[in-house]
Amino acid sequence: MEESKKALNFIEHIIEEDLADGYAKSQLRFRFPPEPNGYLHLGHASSICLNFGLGEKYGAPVNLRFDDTNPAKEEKAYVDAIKRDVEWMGFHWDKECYASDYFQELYDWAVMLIKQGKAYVDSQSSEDMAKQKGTPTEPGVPGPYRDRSVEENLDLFLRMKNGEFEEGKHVLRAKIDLASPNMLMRDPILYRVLHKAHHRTNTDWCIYPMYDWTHGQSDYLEQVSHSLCTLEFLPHRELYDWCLDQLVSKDRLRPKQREFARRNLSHTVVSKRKLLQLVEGGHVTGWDDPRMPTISGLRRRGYTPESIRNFADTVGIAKRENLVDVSLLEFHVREHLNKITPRVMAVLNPLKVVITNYPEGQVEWLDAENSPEDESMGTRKVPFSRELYIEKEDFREEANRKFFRLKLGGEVRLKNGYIIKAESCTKDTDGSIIEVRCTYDPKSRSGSGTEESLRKVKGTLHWVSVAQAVEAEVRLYDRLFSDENPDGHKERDFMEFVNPNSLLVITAYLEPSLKEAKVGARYQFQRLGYFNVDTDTTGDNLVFNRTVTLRDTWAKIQQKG
RNA sequence: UGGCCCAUGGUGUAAUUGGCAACACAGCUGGUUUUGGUCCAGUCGUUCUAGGUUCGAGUCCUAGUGGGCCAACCA
Repeated sequence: MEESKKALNFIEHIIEEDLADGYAKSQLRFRFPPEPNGYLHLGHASSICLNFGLGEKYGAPVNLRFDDTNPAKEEKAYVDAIKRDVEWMGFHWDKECYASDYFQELYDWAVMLIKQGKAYVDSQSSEDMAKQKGTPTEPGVPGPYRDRSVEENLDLFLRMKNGEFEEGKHVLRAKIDLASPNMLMRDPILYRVLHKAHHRTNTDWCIYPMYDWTHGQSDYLEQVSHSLCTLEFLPHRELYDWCLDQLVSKDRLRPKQREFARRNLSHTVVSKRKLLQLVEGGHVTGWDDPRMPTISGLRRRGYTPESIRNFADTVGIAKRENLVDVSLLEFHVREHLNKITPRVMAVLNPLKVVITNYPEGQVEWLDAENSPEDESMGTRKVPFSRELYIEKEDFREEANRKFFRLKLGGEVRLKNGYIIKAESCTKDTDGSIIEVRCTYDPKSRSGSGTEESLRKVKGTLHWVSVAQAVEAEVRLYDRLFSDENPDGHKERDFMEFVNPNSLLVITAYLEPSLKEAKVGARYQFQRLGYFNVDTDTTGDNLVFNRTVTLRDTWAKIQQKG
């Protein structure tokens, strides 16, 4: 890639400085450290692109490390989903690691700390400990167990490990500084008792290390050079460094933590906890519901990994609060899908057109090009006949000159077909139009080369032949939240902004070439948008998702009146 | 009311580290087009405030303002 010319983000500046300062390029190593307690979302995609992107840029390995220190929330199923998502994004990790692989080392280091008088077993309730901890403006005070003897601490900690105590009875705490302005340094908890089976270590352990006692050490054991995390971990850095101070040896690389701002996307939430709420509340069908900003949701929706990676690259990385507009994401899917999808015709909201001068029973199979962007995609045949469907929105009895579509007495080109003229229409008792009767110009067939075929008419419509049309279920999605920043309101819960109309299911009529469309296949339904075949598709039920609409200039013109 | 972080067009990021503020998206105008798509051309608009250092400040210093984070046996 010609990546080298691009401006560097602040993380890359840090790495460049380190390189200039004597780091060998071969020492560079990164990691992506998800907790397997939920599915990956667009925020993680940014982090994935950052870490793996750095790996690609510097030719450095990147580990996939599961931060699995809390068996109460974590599951193997999430591990599998995360691996699938990272692979789908097109990245390759060097080692597949688990924090749980380091439980023994972590335990040994904790024992070492106790022996040095730097950690102690506290046996109070969490409420009491919280009280003694003070507040950001007042220092904490020592609890009654802070000065237990090394022997007693060692004994208690061993018995915690052996499962002799119930949850909540004892914790192991580091003895650091109760007066620190950084709350995290006020004797942070290192271990808690948890009688839960772990997805990898099963019931081997009755005590589990906390994040702060795990992350830096994991980085150190894996010799990660730059440990990148989001800004809310900035206050943890002091503790991260304290932990490393206790055990780093001078001849090994010492990892450094640096922090960047998480990405926020407009009209959605990027928080596993909140996404879980949507899943559990039944507002969506699951983590991979196409409306979800999860990687699996976007995949099912028809997004491509390339479009997500380009999005992440364009958005970049920095340290300030942000709210990225979804339109940027949509721009990137359209940009990619425009290049790779074949064009087809489908009618979502049918209105019957009868071509009165077209022979009854006749069917012509017309040539249609699969992509105006890419001739190598070839052509296909589409059937033309006396009875067709067009979109209801494409016909009006009367309209002004700005309406480039079909109106009574007006002409329009049927894409890949003939020029037709609307002669009359019939209505039902409510007055809504149910059929348009047209005539066609037999010499105007697209591609026939005749003078008539070359005639310019202002509008071109997509259509399908009624007799050969394939019915399909089409799912039209709208934003999941009506508010631009649903979790940005202090007094209102984000759930208040859930859009009740985020899904519209319709029956559409497709050209017959789509009959055998495979799950996952992506198309452009001409003039409508990009669609893909959903995983719910079965032998007798074709299901399409609308990935994104085409840019719609006409909608804007109409809005202006 | 303590500590830490942040502040550049509507949005997101750049600025050769103190030297003409730029790129993308969005918006707007026009052109091409058998998709009101794509493509092409053009256009709008930016350094939070006040001081200071300097020949020169988006960048450095001070103060202010605004926003965020920090008192889980979560990560």
